Amino acid sequence: MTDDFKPNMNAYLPLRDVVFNTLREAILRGDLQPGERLMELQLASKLGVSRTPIREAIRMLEQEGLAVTMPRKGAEVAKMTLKAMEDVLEIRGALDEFASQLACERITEEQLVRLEARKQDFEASLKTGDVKLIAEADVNVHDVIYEATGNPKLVSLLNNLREQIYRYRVEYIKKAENHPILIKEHEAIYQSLLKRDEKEARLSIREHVENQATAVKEVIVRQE
Amino acid sequence: MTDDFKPNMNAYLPLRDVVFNTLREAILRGDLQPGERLMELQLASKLGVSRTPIREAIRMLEQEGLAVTMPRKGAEVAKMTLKAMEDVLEIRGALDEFASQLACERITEEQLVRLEARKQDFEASLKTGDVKLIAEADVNVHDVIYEATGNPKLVSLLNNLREQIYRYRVEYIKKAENHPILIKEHEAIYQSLLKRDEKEARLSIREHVENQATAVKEVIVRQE
DNA sequence: ATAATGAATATTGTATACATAATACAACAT
DNA sequence: ATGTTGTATTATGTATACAATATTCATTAT
Repeated sequence: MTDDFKPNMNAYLPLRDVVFNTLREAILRGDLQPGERLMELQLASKLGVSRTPIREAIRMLEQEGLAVTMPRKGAEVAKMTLKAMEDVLEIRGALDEFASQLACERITEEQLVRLEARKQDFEASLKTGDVKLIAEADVNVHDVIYEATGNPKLVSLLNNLREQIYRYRVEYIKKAENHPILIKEHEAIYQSLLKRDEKEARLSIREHVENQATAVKEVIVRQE
Repeated sequence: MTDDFKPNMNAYLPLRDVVFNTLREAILRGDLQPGERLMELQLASKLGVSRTPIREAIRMLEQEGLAVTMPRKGAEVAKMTLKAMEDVLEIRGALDEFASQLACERITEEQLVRLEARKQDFEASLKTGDVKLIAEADVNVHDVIYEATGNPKLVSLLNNLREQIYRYRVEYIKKAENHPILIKEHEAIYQSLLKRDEKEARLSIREHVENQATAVKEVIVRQE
């Protein structure tokens, strides 16, 4: 008899985490739109739980920057001003460059192989035209680089920043004219990591991030 | 009759925030030590509130990285492993450099004046030998630089990273032999901002952060 | 018509109650 | 002695009840 019982034992998740994941997904998918109110009783009955786990999940969303609450008025899905988005993009740019630099030093052969695979998955996903699929494939590419930093705190920070941008980024991916650019940028990033050329890695990531930044800002401006 | 009623109206703070601030302070002061359990009922009776605001405050502390909770076992004050601290310091270093670079571009004359004042306050604080006072004065110096970035999200991120280091940083400040070094480093940072010399600013901040990093890591190693 | 007032309603804030899992410890068996 | 089992206790997870504030909307006065 082996001891692979443990995984089953850890299967338990507090309702607050279930609710958190559910709401987080809904916000990222756009089912819950920026500015939409998060009413405890309504969510509780919709999800079939009491208000307590809902409240705790909202506190967690707040920390992630996905929700904002005004005391005695309740919570709503965070909406970005142009300035706030510029601030996030500025940080994201700096940290993404830093992550690429670290990855240059630390990426393993295995990770390089995986990076190339993810890069090809991404190119394949473009052909489907399925925006969610493309977005996910893009995330997968960058996740390999993040992971290669060997710094889990940095990974979660970058994931959090990405989340805040994610909702607004879809527009960029939608346009087929941008697809060749994305392919070329991914290739440039991959090549510089392969050569472990820090300077080139920073430059190619910077361009990649800046292009997306321009697109995201346009989305915000249009909605304001 | 003036309309300075509003401030009073906003004086209301949900208990969760009061509890959060109280616990946060206690952790940073060291009254609640790393690894110490945060039991809801006990905290509730000590602070004279019910479990509900305690639980929400714990969720918030969790987000800040000051507490860790295991489902069904409860929360405790986060304790750092050496690796986790190295990860935080690595991020802190990169973002602090970035902040200094931005500050070089954006700092106003007024902020430069304030920076010099804070720098002198810091030197004065060293003479008192009061560690908490010195730590606070050091924070004030860096806050001016953070503020000069004009990026509030970056400011709160840096504050959060600082918090996680803060508890372990006291040892460095305690040793009087480090004081002249700190004065010189602050001076170098100030001068490079005055000249708006990005490269020099990055270098002087890097040295400052790295020196503290070494000291903090030693504290962790000793406790492990 | 517009603004002001006030009751009715909805919503959040907080406390408490109940259910269930974790822990501590004593009694027992080996 | 050591380990095991069962029970009492403690703590967390979740639901619900109560309190206080905010919102809505009809009514009234201007």
